[in-house]
Amino acid sequence: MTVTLADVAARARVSPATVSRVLNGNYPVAADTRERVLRAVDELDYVLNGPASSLAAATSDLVGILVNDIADPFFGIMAGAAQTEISGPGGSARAGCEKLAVICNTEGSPERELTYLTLLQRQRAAAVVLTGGALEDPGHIAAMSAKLGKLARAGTTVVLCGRPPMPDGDQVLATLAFDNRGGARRLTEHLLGLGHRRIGYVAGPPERTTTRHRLEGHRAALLAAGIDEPQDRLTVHGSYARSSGYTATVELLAREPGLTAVLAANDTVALGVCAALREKGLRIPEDVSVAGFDDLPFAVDTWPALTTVRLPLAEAGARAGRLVMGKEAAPVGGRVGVEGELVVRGSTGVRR
Amino acid sequence: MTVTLADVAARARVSPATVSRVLNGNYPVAADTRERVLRAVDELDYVLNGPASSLAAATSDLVGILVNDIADPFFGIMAGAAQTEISGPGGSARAGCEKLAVICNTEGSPERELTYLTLLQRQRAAAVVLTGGALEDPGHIAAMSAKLGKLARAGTTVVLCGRPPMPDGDQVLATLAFDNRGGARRLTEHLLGLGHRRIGYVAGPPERTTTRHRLEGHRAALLAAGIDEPQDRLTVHGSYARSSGYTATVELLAREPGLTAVLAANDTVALGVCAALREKGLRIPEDVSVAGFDDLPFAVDTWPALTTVRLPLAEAGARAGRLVMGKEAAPVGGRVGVEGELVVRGSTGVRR
DNA sequence: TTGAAAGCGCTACCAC
DNA sequence: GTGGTAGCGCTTTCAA
Repeated sequence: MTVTLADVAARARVSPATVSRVLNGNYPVAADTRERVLRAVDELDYVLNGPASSLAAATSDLVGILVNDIADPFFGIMAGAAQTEISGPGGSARAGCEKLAVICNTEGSPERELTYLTLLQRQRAAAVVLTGGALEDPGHIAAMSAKLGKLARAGTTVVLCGRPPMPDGDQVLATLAFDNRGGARRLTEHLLGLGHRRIGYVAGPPERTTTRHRLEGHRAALLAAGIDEPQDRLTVHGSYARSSGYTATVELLAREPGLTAVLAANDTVALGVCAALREKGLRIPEDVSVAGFDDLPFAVDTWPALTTVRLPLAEAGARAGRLVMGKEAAPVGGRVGVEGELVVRGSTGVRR
Repeated sequence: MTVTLADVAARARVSPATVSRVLNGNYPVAADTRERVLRAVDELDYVLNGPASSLAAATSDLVGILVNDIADPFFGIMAGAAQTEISGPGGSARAGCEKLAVICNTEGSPERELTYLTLLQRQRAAAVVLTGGALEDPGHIAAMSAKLGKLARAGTTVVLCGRPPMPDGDQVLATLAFDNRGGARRLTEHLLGLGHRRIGYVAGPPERTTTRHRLEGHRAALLAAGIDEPQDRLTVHGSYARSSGYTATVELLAREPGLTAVLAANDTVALGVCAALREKGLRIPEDVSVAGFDDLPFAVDTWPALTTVRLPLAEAGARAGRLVMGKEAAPVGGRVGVEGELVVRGSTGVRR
């Protein structure tokens, strides 16, 4: 029923081996022979059997990109950039050397993260890219470390993108980490510089690395400015979702009606903050300054007054893709910091 | 080096066939035998070889979800919902029956769309879900039709989600289509009902089905209201991006300074419209009403004055996933309309 | 209920 | 440069 390599060989009057060589293009073949084979492929409308090929070669062209939440453009931008770089410019279908870059949505669930890695391991994936903040649970870290080690030993390239390094990172080819601490610190310093003293902080889920790092940066800035009131009072944790920003802001205003600024752990959350403030009749930035993280495109157009750290999401994704493809050399030690740029928009004054 | 099924068999003192049966769970095996096998699997930390399995069984557990732009939450929401439904609730790694649902980002390129389908065909994918508007180029439609036909004949389930039916759709299991015409019509009627007569329209790329359908709905409403000025004058085409909404609005205001409302082909574009209007010193909705499509979450919190059609993205995605998994019956004839709901927010007045 | 063995379609090694 | 061919690791009859 389906056309096999042997059929092509028969039609082109060559051996299966030759057809394989032509298709993989990694072996010298006479020009006219190649021509004949290619014609036979076309005429028979032959499509390589991936599983058979992977089985024989003990590798596949699958590359998995894991993200925490694909509905969030933070991940969409990174994953899209990585995928573009990996799939190549034109998506040249013929050469046989193209990879199938594919996005896997873990929904932030540790089990699903491991499950996807197992599934990719099953498929003998060529590479795996892990993006975004990691869970800090010791058990999960150990499991991940073990799993990534197995993958690496089985020949799968592992790249971390916008994600902190693994505790014992030698199973990882390279890590592209964002400077979450520094970004949060600069953001807070900016608000302090404007004269703000009562700054609320909407943090992410407690168990994620990004949450902790950003919060640390925030507190470091506060401490340096001599603000030493009980740290927890103006910090509220929530998920990385709009609704969380909304709820947290209501809570913060209840705790401290004299709030003059709110810092959100990411842009999506910042929009929820804005919504809550607007509903309370407070104006941005006249009454309350809001600062986000990420610099997502929709936030840019929407709230010109929102100060953010512009994380180079697309660039990080593209670099991850290039690392996977070997187009970019892995750094010595495997770790690269990817700093964000502080973006100040509009005038963010202090309520008098 | 790597553990194989034979190793497991040896350790469990059974034949490879029995191990296979235990792992696939679709065959009667004595309880204690199964127990022994499972223990051996655990002890040896065995991971099934996907390619070998796929080769022997002539199918794989790969499901591809194609999207036009993964950085756009429109697709992120649909794809995420589909993936969740397909990967199952807990992502039960053991059962062996779980699918690997992966997202492929075509970037709206017809070549990449076909390339991805070929790659998935190579992998003998169990199913393919195509999402979002399709290209109307006859050549591409023919190529897609042929490709999908081959996939279907090779046993791959094909589901269309938020995408119009194929011209000759019998290669497709089911189509979940949005009512783009009706939605645009209702949106326009709403603005007309408020008294607007000079309504700008920011359309998507000319060659996409969603663009044409939404535009048709818009014009039908205008026509019904007796507005018959040259249709092109207040319509500007662009990509489905914010920047496009911005540019188009500047252009529209130049053509017709007396504009009182703008309808955007999707929410992302609508945000660009808002940005341009704000920059021009026009207030929303006092001066100009803006209407979008999609009802993306970030637009909800951001512009409470934005009127949109709430497309059931997550629901459509989830249903597509269920269709793939056979948890939901495919409709007779394969086509299902998924209607949007008109959402009116804030007061959208008319400039006097 | 279990085992033996014949492939699945391709790659890669070894001859020629 | 090209052909022959032995596996790759699993599934699935067919027998027992």
